[in-house]
Amino acid sequence: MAPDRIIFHIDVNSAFLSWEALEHLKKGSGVDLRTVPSIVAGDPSKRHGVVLARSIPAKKYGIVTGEPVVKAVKKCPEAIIVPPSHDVYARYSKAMTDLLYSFSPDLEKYSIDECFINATGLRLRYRNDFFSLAHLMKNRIRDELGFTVNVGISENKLLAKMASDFDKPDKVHTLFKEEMQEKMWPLPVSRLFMVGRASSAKFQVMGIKTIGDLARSDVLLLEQKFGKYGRMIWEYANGIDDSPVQTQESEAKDLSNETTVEFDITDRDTARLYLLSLSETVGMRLRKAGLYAGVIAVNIKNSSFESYSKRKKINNPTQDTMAIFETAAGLFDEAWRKDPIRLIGVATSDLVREPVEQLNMFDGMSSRWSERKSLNESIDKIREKYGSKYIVRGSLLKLNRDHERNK
DNA sequence: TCTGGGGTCCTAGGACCC
DNA sequence: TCTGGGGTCCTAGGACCC
Repeated sequence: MAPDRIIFHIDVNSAFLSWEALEHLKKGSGVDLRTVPSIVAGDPSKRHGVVLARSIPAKKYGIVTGEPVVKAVKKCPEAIIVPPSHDVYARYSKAMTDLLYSFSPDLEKYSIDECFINATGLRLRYRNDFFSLAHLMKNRIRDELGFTVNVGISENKLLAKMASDFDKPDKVHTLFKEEMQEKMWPLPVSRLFMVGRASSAKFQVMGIKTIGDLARSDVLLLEQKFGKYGRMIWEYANGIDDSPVQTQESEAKDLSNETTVEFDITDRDTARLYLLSLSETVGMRLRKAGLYAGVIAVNIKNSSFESYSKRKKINNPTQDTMAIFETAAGLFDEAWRKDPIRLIGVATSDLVREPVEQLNMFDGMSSRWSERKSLNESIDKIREKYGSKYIVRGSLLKLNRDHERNK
């Protein structure tokens, strides 16, 4: 029986690396990064050193994404390391979605390098030959944009996504329900979408080693042990997923900025400078999106890699830098365990489009609100025009100076 | 193993109210 | 008061994704 929906999942092969390779070629580099051992990674001397993407030759040395650069270099000393450039990736990402929109508007941008297409409506035009259609999309991206993708075809998003993860690069795979037993069930349970390290370890203990083992487990037992998640993961293992392809981008629910610092922060003043800088970016992004934050949080990771946080609901949702900073600074004082800080972050959530008007006569801040709003607006405008380098609040200048001096 | 940054969603406990 | 149960809100933490 023919499925009632046809879903494609398009996944760029080693996205960041492929895009860097193109960019380097464009700038006259004689070497295609895709053909040699290479990685996109942060700078270990700044403690940002993890592998974000690796070439297929680098993969052959056992380099995996997410691992420390230092470890990757031990596996392959001649690997070329390039720093990430997110604005470049955004450009290639858009080029790909623009091209895919020409096939169908029924497209969900799932991440910077992945999207889903509901191809059901293309049934007549392509006479049910979805395999050829997928090849057409894949080849046009390769020939017109210069990078390769995998396309997964199935009757729902979950199976299409599992299918695009099969043999790479530049390939089309199908994974219909009748193919699950052969193509998906023999895989280790950790390969299933939404099964990460923690649950994988628990499944091993339970004797659940493959996706098939999970599919054949007692769903009630899983539900009892893992709650909602247990049922969801059992359904995934059985290829059950009726979630729609969401063409509308959903409103942001959280917005945060965090940073791993080059040297541990050990004093309150330095922490406050970082908090101000982080509040500034968060505020700017909120204002740009037209959103107001109802909850403000501070996240800390200490030198022993322990994380903790403190958050607070505020009465009047805000997008004002100084309001965010003052709340964050207060939370920091309550939360900080006086341990050396490796990472510090400011996060906002409970985002709303318009602030709920709750005028509080006793809130001294309300009277200065309009002043601050126009200050924020002028700063944003100047940053928009000249780039964020040219305008920073006084205390941020000091932070940058201290930073330079410590180098 | 010298281990990024930005998200989404869920759970669990305590406060508070009826 | 030696007592109860349910609903909602808030907060902390942790799982997962790319």
